[in-house]
Amino acid sequence: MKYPYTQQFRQNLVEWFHREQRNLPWRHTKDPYKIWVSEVMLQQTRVDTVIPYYQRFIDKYPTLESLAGADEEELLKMWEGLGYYSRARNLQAGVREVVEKYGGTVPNNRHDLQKLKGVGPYTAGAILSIAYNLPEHAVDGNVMRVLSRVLHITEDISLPRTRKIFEKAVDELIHPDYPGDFNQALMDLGAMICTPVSPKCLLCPVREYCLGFMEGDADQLPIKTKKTKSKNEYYDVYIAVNDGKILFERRPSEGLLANMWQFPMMPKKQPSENTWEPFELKYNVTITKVLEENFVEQKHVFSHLTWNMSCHLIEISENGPFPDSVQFVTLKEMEALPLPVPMAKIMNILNRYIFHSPE
DNA sequence: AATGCGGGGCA
DNA sequence: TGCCCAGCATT
Repeated sequence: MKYPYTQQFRQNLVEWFHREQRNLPWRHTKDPYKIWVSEVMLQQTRVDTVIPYYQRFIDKYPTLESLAGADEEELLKMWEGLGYYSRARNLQAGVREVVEKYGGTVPNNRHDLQKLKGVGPYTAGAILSIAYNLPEHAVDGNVMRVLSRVLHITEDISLPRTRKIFEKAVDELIHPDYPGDFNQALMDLGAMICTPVSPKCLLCPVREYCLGFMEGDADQLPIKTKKTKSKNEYYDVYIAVNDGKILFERRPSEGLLANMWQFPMMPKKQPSENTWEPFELKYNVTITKVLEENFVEQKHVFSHLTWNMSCHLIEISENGPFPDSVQFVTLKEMEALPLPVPMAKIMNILNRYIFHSPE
């Protein structure tokens, strides 16, 4: 059966949005570049988290060209703490492509946009509808939740193919006069009213057009089956000092936390495994003094794995050349390097209890 | 289709 | 603790 409330739904939704929309920094511009930046930052990331990052990022890289010319390590530093760091590199690659191939003008069609690095179906639709006011779908988890309830769609949203059902639904529902506002209204509704748990149906502006509310099972939707499995990993982390400098290494250019910096880490199969000698061999150093053995056990949870880190403060001497990507840095130099959060946590502990201790 | 990829907020 | 969040690239 065809959804019978298309006209009322889109009109009430957009009117509600015009009254109640959130005041967000990227809503004061129609610059496709800035919309693009905001949408990439918002991938799998909460609005409140993104806001300060977006402000600083646009201050530093106000134009497409300025980002295209940015130093990659500096760029990663701007992204530090935001997560999914390949987004930053892909964004810059995409921006460079726009400068070279499109003369600095962000494409205004889905075909060209989706060929840009880091731009998928959602981000392309968001840019097209918000910056260019084109009637294009922008389906993310938020939209799937809202529309699964409004249209009572019971397909499993953890299956990739299900997204197409929602794209088709948006194609029919989208407000032809206010496509950008319509898409953003779905987001705001999902964030403020149609929340994952305890949706506030009694405050909802489109309650009377919501099939899920009529059925009384809106809060049971969407259907999502896939579970996340996580595994434990164990490491010894060595804060190795020599003459006021600290041994540091850059992670590989691909994979987890690519190109970010860290204290040397030795993986362990078992928490009890001893890695002191393998550490000396791998880094070409000799441990001359153990200052604090296991001064903290630091745990860090990623979405797909957990790091369990035993941290040791030691003094070392250098025997031969370091492996590539390993070097001594001063505390000052370290501040300019992009650190993943687990390393920043350890750094904070060091600053509070070791380096700045009154003794 | 399945998996890898961060980090924080929340019940 | 487990789930969720303005997803995308890779295989």
